[in-house]
Amino acid sequence: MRWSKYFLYTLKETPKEAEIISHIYLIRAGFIRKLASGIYNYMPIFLRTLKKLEKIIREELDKKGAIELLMPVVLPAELWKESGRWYKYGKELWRIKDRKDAEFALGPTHEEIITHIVRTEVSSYRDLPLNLYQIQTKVRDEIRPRFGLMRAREFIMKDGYSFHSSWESLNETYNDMYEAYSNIFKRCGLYFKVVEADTGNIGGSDSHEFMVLADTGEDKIANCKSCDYAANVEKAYTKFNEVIVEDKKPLELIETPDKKSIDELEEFLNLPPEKFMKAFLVEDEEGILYMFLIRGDYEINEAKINNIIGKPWKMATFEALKEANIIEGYAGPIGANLDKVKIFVDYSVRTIVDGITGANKQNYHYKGFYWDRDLPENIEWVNIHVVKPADKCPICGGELEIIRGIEVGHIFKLGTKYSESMKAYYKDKDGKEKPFIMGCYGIGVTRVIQAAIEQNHDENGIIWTKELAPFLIDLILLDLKDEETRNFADNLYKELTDKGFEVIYDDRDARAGFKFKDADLIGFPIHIIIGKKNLKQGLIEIKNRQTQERVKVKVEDFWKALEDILQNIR
RNA sequence: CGGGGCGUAGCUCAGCUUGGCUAGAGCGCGUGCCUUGGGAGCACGAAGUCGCAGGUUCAAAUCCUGCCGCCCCGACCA
Repeated sequence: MRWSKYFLYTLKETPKEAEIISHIYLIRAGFIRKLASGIYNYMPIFLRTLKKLEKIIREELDKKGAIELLMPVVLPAELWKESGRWYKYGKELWRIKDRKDAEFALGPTHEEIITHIVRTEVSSYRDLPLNLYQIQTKVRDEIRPRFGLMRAREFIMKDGYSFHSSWESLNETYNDMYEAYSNIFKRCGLYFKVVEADTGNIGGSDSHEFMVLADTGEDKIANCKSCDYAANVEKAYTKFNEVIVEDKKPLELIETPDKKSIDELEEFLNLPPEKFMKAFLVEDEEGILYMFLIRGDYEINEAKINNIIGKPWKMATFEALKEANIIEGYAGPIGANLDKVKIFVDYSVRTIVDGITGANKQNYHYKGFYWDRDLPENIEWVNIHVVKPADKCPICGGELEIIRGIEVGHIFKLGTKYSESMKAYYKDKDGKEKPFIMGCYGIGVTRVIQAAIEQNHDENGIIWTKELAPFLIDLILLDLKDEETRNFADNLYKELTDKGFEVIYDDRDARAGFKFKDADLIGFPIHIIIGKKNLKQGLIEIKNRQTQERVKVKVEDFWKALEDILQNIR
């Protein structure tokens, strides 16, 4: 491709819409242009990289026997009502109406559609397992689009779904996908980590996320410094060694006038937060009241609260608390009307001895709280804390650290959640109708591209790997008015292209520095520089963008030198 | 949706506090000269409903009201 005839415009200045480096470079290097909040034009050079990534994805999935298809973006509401997600998905589901006022959604994900397809086509266990996928534009009316392609309202996703007649079969495919995803991200030159994940509103049991490690990542990961354990903080928990003492002090009512928060109490009683048990009170849409108890120094993990309650909830109302005999600011399990509130206790509470908790009496707390003596009978132990740095790993007891990551892939074992709600059955060997056991697998395709930039760049621009680079080689012609030099470069361009190299030929009428800056900014892996001065001495210059090394080679040694560099770049 | 900020040429921004002259600069774009190995220089030129609507005023980019759009921080997710 001759640059002078191509559609590619770079920017010298940083556009103000961009904050993080990968977003800035995507815009400056001419890959994307914003059309509306979270909605982008993919420019020609972006499309090249996108197609390369899609090729990698297809190759790795095809190896595992997955089959590609393509579903619509405009989806009838009917199917979403069947699964119940029409009501549960919330405002992210972009709803539209047609001219007859019939309801549709723009597809944010396609569990319902694929389930519908498979239930109408497949009726025997003999056709299972099945692993179907598509690479397609997804639409989600995100609360807050952010960071360019990182969280866009329209983006490209690879979504795959598998159907099985047994959990063993699902596990096999799940592991296949785990492997395929690992291979894909490796080929993209990404440094990533696979972490245990919460399943969110997709639902299901097991789930892993593929996280590209980056400080600008939106996700927090609890990572064990000693073993392989790594989990999204939404899912992560730490292990507490329970403490039981024989010599217990009596439970004692103490006056704590106007001291409601843990901070105030800490100061007032001069005790560390670990001595307190705090209560978090919510009620669900049916008005059922829940009390969550946790040690004073821990935060409550709302994702886990969602999982426990399983339906929408809000902070408890004054009326509900009153009915359960709970006093706001002085709340605790002791003295509450246990018929009116469900109590869940975090394992961190098992470390509290001689602790402080609310007395359900205005201006009073209890002192001398011991979990094994003072908690009511019918409580449930749960992990609802947000892990902190230096907490213990639940597997090996080593130290946890909190790191940041960009979620580029997510795999789930769905089980029968969709097949049951949508009556998707097959006939098993025994002649009985059974719901399909399902898995689902996603890759944020456009997000992967930005994550690759976030992880591979320097102060001059992007550093692409061979596999994702929009062009492998930037052939830079200087002195284009010198006929001899220009002819040489023209011929070299033809030769390189004939040999199958992807080359952009910078034949623009611009100064050297200008072209070098563009080459670095866009980040083509190899720059071949043809200039009059060097050529007169029979020399060609080759620059490796990844190492920043430049070499001058004799014209006759050129192909060998190019080969060497190709061997040595990622 | 809550909190913070922004909206003036294709891009980055100044001007607004304290209303008043023909609305400016740099980059980019066009023409010419000059230059030619790290985003050169000079000259000339084109390019603006000052986000939109209303109001106050002799007079509004500037003050007031409403709306729209965009970015950042929180809850959702590939």
